[in-house]
Amino acid sequence: MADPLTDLEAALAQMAGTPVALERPADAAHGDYATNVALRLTGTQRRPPRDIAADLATAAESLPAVERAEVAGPGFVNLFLGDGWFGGALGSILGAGDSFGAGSPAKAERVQVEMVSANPTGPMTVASARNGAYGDSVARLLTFAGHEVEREYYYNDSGAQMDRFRASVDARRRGEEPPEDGYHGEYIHRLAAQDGDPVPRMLASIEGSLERFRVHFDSFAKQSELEARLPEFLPRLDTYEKDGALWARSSAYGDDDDWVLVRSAEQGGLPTYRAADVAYLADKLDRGFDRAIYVLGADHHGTRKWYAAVARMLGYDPERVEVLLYQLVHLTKGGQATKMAKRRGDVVFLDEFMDEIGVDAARWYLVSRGHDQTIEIDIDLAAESSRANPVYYVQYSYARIAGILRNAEVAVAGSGPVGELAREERDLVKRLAEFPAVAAEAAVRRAPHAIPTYAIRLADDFHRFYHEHKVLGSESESFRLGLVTATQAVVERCLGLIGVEAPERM
RNA sequence: GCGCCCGUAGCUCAGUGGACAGAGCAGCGGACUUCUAAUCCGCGGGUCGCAGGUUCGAAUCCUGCCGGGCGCACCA
Repeated sequence: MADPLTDLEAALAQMAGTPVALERPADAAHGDYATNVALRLTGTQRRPPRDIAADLATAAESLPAVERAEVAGPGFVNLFLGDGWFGGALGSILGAGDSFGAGSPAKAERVQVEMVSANPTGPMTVASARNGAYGDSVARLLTFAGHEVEREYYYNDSGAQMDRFRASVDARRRGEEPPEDGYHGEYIHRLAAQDGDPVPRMLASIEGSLERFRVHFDSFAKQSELEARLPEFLPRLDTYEKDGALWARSSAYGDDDDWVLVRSAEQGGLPTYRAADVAYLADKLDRGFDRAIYVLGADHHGTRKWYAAVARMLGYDPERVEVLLYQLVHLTKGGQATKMAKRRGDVVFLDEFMDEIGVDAARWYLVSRGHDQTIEIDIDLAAESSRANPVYYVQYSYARIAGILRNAEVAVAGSGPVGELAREERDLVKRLAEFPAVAAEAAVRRAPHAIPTYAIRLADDFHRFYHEHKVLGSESESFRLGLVTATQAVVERCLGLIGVEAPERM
């Protein structure tokens, strides 16, 4: 079932003979919606855009939803909609219920989102948390878009870094300093106080932090197990030997270089992490995922071509492999940059961050700017400035509506409006009607930050409406109850898409 | 040197071809016997890094330059 805005676009498209995109003009004098379709058609129709626009405007006025249509500027068609359209739009939003804005793709994909995948040599850091906040929100968007999504965490349980990590814990157990190239953080002491392999314990701690951060993993993959399966996949690869090592001829498949899969005897003769990459990629796609999404920090951007090359080499469509990059988190302390070096231990851990500003503000903060934008966090200012986090502004709109609904005596009917609609009511309905397009585009572009941006605008329209109009006891009570009910549901959906809770009271 | 990303208000950032470029924070000034003032309203604030190009139209696309971040292993 289509949403109200799409329905209107479809009706206009029929008249124009081409797809029509409606947008909301910045200036209210330009109508409820406008389209530039006449400007786009001027090339193919070889007619002045204003002539085309005039024809479309005349045709549009025959639609029951359209009160009047005007040609403006170089050839825009501005549409002024009647109250009937707003009532109908709200009705269909309420009718759609939980599925309002949800996608129903022609072919639903099975998607794996692999994210975080930090080696368990220390607690979750804020830097890695951006990976989780971003990847998990993309996963939620894809689920809402109608796909079947699983989240996986991949970690190295046996490499050189892990050896150094274990050696560092062992050193502490003997009462010695960890090796120079080992791990020196305070948490090493705590691990040393307990017996056994510290790796599973560290991994459990990471998982716990991520669960608290509302990032849940369906599965975990170990590098050692995948490495062991390398012989299965080697015959499918294009390889050669050079300097005693086994190389993948990835440069012939779109990468810039060839890479070593198995080290030479002098270098130990063990497989590299790239060998595990090969096995892992084949494993993912063989497990039946239509699409394998890797969520990686910008420092790994060089591996983008590598994954595509591996897919080609293995005989898979590289379109099935997608690498999502996000820029890094830079921490500063009172303006002074600190390097995020886990080994030195001078980092901000996710748990501290959540203690400091709360899970909601933390998730909002890490996902609300574009993933191509580097995030600067001044850890001295983070707690203070978090009070101004717009997440509370959005949550407050939800809580305010919850208050209205608690006080409402009648069940929400959501009938048509009584009398003429107010500007704030129309604006709010239009904002709600935008949501399906916002959610769909955010999913396609893997850009969850569009959701907080939209949610702020929605809350803005609601707060303005709330300030100007009484819901309970008004002549339009039934209509307005429907309006705020729909608003509350969309706010909740937006928050849910980025892993933030919707509080009944604040 | 090569590659990826970024440069928009004092600060943090939206805005991937449309109308006079937006929001939050910060600053100043207003609004609570009311369904929650964590709210609302107003004011000030801009060479969209710079220069060319494409287009009826460019913050947005292309080229070059200048700044900044991150990479270029038989580490992961």
